[in-house]
Amino acid sequence: MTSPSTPSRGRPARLDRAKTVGTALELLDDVGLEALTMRRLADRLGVQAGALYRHFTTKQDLLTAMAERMLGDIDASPGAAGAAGAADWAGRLRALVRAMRRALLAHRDGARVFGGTHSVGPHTLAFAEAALGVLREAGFKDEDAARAFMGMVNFTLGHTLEEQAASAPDEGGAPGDVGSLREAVLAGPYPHLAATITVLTSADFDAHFEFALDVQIEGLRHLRSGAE
Amino acid sequence: MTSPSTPSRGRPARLDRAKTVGTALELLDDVGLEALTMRRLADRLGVQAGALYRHFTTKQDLLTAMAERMLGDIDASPGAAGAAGAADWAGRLRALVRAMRRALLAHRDGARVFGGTHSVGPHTLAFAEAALGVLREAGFKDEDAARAFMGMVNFTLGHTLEEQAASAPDEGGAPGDVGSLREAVLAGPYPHLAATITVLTSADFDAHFEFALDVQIEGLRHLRSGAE
DNA sequence: ACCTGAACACCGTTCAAGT
DNA sequence: ACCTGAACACCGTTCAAGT
Repeated sequence: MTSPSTPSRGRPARLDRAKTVGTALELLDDVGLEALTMRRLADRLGVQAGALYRHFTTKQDLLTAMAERMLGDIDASPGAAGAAGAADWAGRLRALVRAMRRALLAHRDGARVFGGTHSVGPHTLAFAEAALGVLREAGFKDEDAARAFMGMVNFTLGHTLEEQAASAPDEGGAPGDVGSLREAVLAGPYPHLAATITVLTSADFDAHFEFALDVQIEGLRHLRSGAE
Repeated sequence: MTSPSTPSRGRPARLDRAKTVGTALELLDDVGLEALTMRRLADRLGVQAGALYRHFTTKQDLLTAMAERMLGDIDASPGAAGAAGAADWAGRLRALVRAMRRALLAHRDGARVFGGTHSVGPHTLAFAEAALGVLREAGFKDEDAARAFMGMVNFTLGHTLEEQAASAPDEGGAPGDVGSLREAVLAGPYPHLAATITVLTSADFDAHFEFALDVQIEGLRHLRSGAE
């Protein structure tokens, strides 16, 4: 009665993809992407490094599964917009893009993991489907909906990459990058940089993100009204 | 008469930062970021790997110098906008952002190198200064100018990262990613993805980039007129 | 079927020693 | 002052052999 796809006979099997991906995300949060090695992951799972290759063909395959799992934090169900539930297209798109950023921020180096992979798993596809649905139902033609979606995702990736790079531990406090940038700006002929350096080096990434999100939503609104 | 900062006595010195960065960019174009190792670079320079550490404290330091050099391709001089020379703020901003994309596309994995580093060198600062100057002189207040600039850079980084990932060699033709995405989309309940999959997997990155650039410029225009 | 042990072909970085 | 030679402490991946 036991089909070959439900083995269950033999030993319990100490490893499976789901458990391995979960442990890998914990390890990522603890040590960062640079130190996430197959050997260290195997250690945590009480196994030899080679054993991982029975479940993932390469490390890249594991990273893709991790990215896919991260996107599972996004609630892409139709009703999940703002507090109300039935927001307009702009509100619903905003909610989805914010959820993507949150999903990447939820794990150390999350944006780098996401950016280095291309999952075609259900969480990734459900997110794209939801965003494209909002845009198409708002009246954007297919081509514009697709490009608006890509633009939003690419911006969110770039932003979150920079956000996580800026708040990387590196050493102790928080200087390093910010300090040497400030120094270089003030030492050279950069009046516009000097006038804005406080904002540029501010850690208020929420405000930076929301500004650019507003700009893009407003730009899309303009494009949509022009087409009607 | 020979000051300590101009040695010149002793041996010719086979290595210097400028030459090393140039060779590193050539190697990058030939083999890609994954295969750009200190040992291979040393080989090309006819030297042992350890010798590189007299000129760069770490590999990260070398990558930062490479990113800085790449941005040198951007002409950030005031007159360098469109064909005319004296375009409006939107045209000048467009020209600068396009030039940034071109600079990253000019080298294999250019976006990944740029995204993984934070140069405070003259080319990087001159580019930021030019873009911020355009925005501030257009009447954007400092905070908005800074955030608009960051938004543009983050989008361009994200876009170019995806563009270079999509056109990566990997193996032979061009399938792999696109094929399995198409398969997964058509196999599942994704009507909106199915309707847009042709655009989403299209290799017309110029069009994708220009669309998102238009959206952002239009959004900025709206924000600016609202403030006056 | 699943994992171990051990190897292969590499890495970035350091540093005494040479010239 | 600048580079070599050699090492240290790792990597991802493969694969015969065990159970």
